[in-house]
Amino acid sequence: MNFSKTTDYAFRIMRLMSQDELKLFTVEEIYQQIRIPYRYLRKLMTHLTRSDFMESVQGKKGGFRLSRPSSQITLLDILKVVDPEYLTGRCFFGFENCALDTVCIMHDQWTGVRANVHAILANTSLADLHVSGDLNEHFKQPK
Amino acid sequence: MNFSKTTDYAFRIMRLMSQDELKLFTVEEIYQQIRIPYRYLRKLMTHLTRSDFMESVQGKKGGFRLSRPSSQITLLDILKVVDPEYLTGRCFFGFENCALDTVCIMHDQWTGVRANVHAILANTSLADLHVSGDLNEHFKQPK
DNA sequence: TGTATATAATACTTATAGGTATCATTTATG
DNA sequence: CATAAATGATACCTATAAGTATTATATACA
Repeated sequence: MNFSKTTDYAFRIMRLMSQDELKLFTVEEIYQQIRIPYRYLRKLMTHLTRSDFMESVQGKKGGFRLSRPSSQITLLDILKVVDPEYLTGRCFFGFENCALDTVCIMHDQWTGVRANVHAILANTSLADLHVSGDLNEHFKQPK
Repeated sequence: MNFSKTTDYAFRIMRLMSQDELKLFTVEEIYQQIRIPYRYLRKLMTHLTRSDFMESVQGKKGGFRLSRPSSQITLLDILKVVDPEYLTGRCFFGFENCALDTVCIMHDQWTGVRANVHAILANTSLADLHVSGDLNEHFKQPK
């Protein structure tokens, strides 16, 4: 149900970077904002570079930046890079033949849940995550 | 999104046992029907006994049986025993303070998904899994 | 052109879920 | 009461996600 730690990390990194979508971020800067274990963060950043939404600049004055506007990067794009198996259509009971020739009794309900999650992720861009403009723009007020 | 292997195993075991809800099953019998690794199955069976819906009888002629009617055992009951963390209300981004004083922008949508999953699991009893009476009673016909 | 500062690559370590092996305990029955 | 047939407990092994360490490479600029 919950995402992997790495997926949470990736969402938080991307959300931060989308606050200033043209800026070149160093790992150090990101680390200051999001306290992900430093060396793991570095590895994750280079991993995210193997996507079509993040690019890196090497050498002194180098860093990472988004390769397209944050409105054109969805949470689904990110998930696909860090945990491509997450939405894989496994049978509710793990039956091998469920989706093939017969369909288990939970199939439709479970497919519905998965479609719902898929839609939420596909329809939420990084730009959608901060609609107001304040410092804690990803937060709404307490209930 | 998907359940752990162990959860899938548990669902399949319980579904099988609910086909004959008074019968005492040996591990060997269950193994013949569901090809879960034998020794792991044994460990899982004794683990399931630490619930209020499964009991064991030791010694020769021993085995496992349900401790109440299958209509009174839900998938949620089973999940709580094998993966109690699955539905834990973690923040979408993994923010520590999300649910406490402020609420992240994905909070409501994610809570909705979780509530949906919770409802499906809580409203599906083992009896619901086989409404028809044939051998493959957990299967519907091909689409 | 040397050095400082950045990312890239790779290998190693740790924590945990899944899986295996062995021995102990319980109980029906000849 | 000995034995066979079942579960119970415990320790160990393995695969993978998470995290750490080290070395290589690229580049700005004094």
